[in-house]
Amino acid sequence: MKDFKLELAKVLNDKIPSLSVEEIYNMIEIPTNTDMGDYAFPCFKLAKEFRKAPPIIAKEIAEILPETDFITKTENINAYINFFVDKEMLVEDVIASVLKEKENYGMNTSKDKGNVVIDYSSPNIAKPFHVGHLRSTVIGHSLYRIFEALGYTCEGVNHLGDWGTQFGKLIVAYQNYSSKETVEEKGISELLRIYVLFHEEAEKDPSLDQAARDYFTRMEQGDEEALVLWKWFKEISLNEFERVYKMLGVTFDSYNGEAFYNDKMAKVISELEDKGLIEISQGAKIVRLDDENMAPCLITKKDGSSLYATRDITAAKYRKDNYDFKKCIYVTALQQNLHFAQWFKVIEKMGHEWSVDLVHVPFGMVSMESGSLSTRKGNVLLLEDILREAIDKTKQVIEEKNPNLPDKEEVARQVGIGAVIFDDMYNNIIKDIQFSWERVLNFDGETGPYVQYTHARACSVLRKAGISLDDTLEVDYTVLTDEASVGVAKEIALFEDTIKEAAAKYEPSYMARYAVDVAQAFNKFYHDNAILVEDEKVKNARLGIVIAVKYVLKNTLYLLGIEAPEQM
RNA sequence: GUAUCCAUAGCUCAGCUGGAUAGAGCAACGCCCUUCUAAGGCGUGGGUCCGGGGUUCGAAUCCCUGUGGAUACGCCA
Repeated sequence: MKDFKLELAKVLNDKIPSLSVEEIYNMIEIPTNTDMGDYAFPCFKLAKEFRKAPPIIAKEIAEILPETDFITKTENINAYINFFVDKEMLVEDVIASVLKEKENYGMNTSKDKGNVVIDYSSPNIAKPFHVGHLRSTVIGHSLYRIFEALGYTCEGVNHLGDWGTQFGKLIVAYQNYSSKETVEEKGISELLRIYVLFHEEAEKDPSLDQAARDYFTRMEQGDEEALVLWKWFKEISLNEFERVYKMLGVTFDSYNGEAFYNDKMAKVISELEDKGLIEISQGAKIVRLDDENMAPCLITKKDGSSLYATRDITAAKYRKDNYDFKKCIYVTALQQNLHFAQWFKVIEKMGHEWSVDLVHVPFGMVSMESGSLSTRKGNVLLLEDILREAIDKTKQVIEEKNPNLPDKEEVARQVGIGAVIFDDMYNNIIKDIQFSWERVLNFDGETGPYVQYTHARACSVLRKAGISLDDTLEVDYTVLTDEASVGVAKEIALFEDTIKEAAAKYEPSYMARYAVDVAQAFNKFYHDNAILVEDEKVKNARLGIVIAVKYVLKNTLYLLGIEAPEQM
C-alpha cells in the first residue's frame, strides 16, 4: 500500500531541505475537518528559520510546490498548507490491497521479529474466577494477538498463583472446617467458603495464621502430606479455569506458575548474595532500594521461605534463558506497581541489561456497586455468571430481532461474550471500572455487538450478492469517489498504524476504538449507497468496499479476542 | 507521611509525540424500514477541559503548585 503521507513529505522536503523527510513526515497532520483537506502541513515551526510570519511562509511554499499526480488541490489557510489527495487513487490504493491480501491484510505473518513473553490472567488457585480476573486475561490475550500481528512470536504464560502462604491457609482451613467429601462434591465454591471462613477466624485467633505459614514452609521443604493436598486443590481449580478460558476463547502456551520455580529460586538467591545485594534485616533477606527512593524488596522471610518477588525474579531469569525475549510483558493490576518497580530494579542491579525489556502493563481496578471486590470477604461476582447473563440477554435479542437465525446458541455465545470482552477493553485500560450490568448488557452504540452486527451486515450483503470471497472482483474505482466510500477507505488505511500504536502503548482499547470507527464509516456508507444495484460496474465496486470492511472488522475483532459471526 | 495513578458534556469516556471552531456513545427529544439485517442511519439540546501559576507564536495536552478521588508502602499475592 502506498504511503501518501510519506510521498507528500518527500515533495515538501524538496522545498524545505533544512528538515529531513522524517521530520516533515512527523509534522504532517490530518485536519480535524475533512473538508479542509486530507493532509495538512503547519508552518509555525519554520518561522525562526525563515524569519517570517508562519502564514507568509505557508503561502510562499504553497506557491512553489510542484504538481504531483496524487495531490489534486493545495490550499493555503493561515499558517497551514492543506492537501487534497486524489480520491480515486486513495480508494483504489486501499481497497485493492485489502482485496489482494484478504484475511492477511494488516497481519504480518513472518514471525521474524523475535519473541515476546506475555504473562497474563495468572489467577490464584483455589479462588473462583471473578470479574477482577477478566481484565488481565482479556487484555493479555489481545496484546498477544497484536504482537503476533506485528510479526513477533508470542509466548503466552499463565503464571498461576499456585504457591505461597495462601495454600498454608487453605490446608489449615480444610483440616478445620471441611472434609474430603464436601470438597469433592462442591469443588471450588467449598474452597472459597473455607478460605473466607479462615480469614474471619484468624482475626480472632492469630495462631491460625502462624499455622498457615508453617504449612507453607513445609510445602517448600517437600512435605508429602501438604503437597498432596496442594496438588488436589490445584486440579480442582484448573478444571474450573479451563471452563472459563474455553468460553472466552483464551489460550496459553505455558501454565508454569509460581510452584514451577520452587526448585529454581535457591540459585537466584545465591546470585543475589554473590553480587552483594542481599542484606539481612529483622531476620529477612532484603535488597535495599533506598537510592531509588523505594522500599526494600523482600527476598525471603525470616523462616527462609520465598516471597512473590523471589518467584518473579526467578521466573524472569528462566524466561530470558528459555525464550530470549525481546520483551517480557506483565499484565496485572495497577496496585502492583511498586512490586514490579522493585523487582525490575533488582534485576537491573544484578547487572542484567535486559531489565529494560521487562514491562509492567497496569490496568485499573474493577469494583462493584456493593463495594470493592475481595475474595477474602466473599464479595465476588463470578465471571461465569456474567458471561451466562450476557449470553441469555443475547438470546432474547435474537428472538426479538432475528428469530429465524440458524445456530442461535452459538451466535448468542459469540455475541454475549464479545460484548463482555469489548466492554472491558473499550476504554484506556488504566481507568477504573465500576461493574455495571446496564453497561455490559447494552448492545447499542459503541459496543462489541455493534461491531459484530456491522460485520454480519457486510456478510449478509455478500451472501445476497451470491459472490464468494475467493472470486476476483473487477472493481472500477472511479465510481467510489463519494464521501461515504472515501470515508470507509480512509478508515481502512489506518489499520496497520493502529496496530502499531496499540502495541507501542500496550493499549488494546486502540483496536476497540478503531473497530467502532470502521463500523461507523461502513454503516454510513451502507445507508447512503444501495449496493446490490442493476449497474454491474457500480455493484462490483461497492462490493469491493463491503469485502474490504468485512476483512478489516474481522481482523480487528480477532486482535481483541472477539469472534465475528457471519449472521446475527 | 512518601510514592504512583486518575480528574474533559447529566452519565461512561476519546482527544496520538502541544496546533485551525474540544469529539463519540449512553440518556432526553425529533425524523428515517413496500429498498441489501433499524443490534442501524440522520438531526437537536448540552462543556469555567478540577483551581492557580509558568513555558510557548500557540496548552485539554508539557512543567510547577493546590484541591478532590483511588491505590500502594517488610515477612500476602
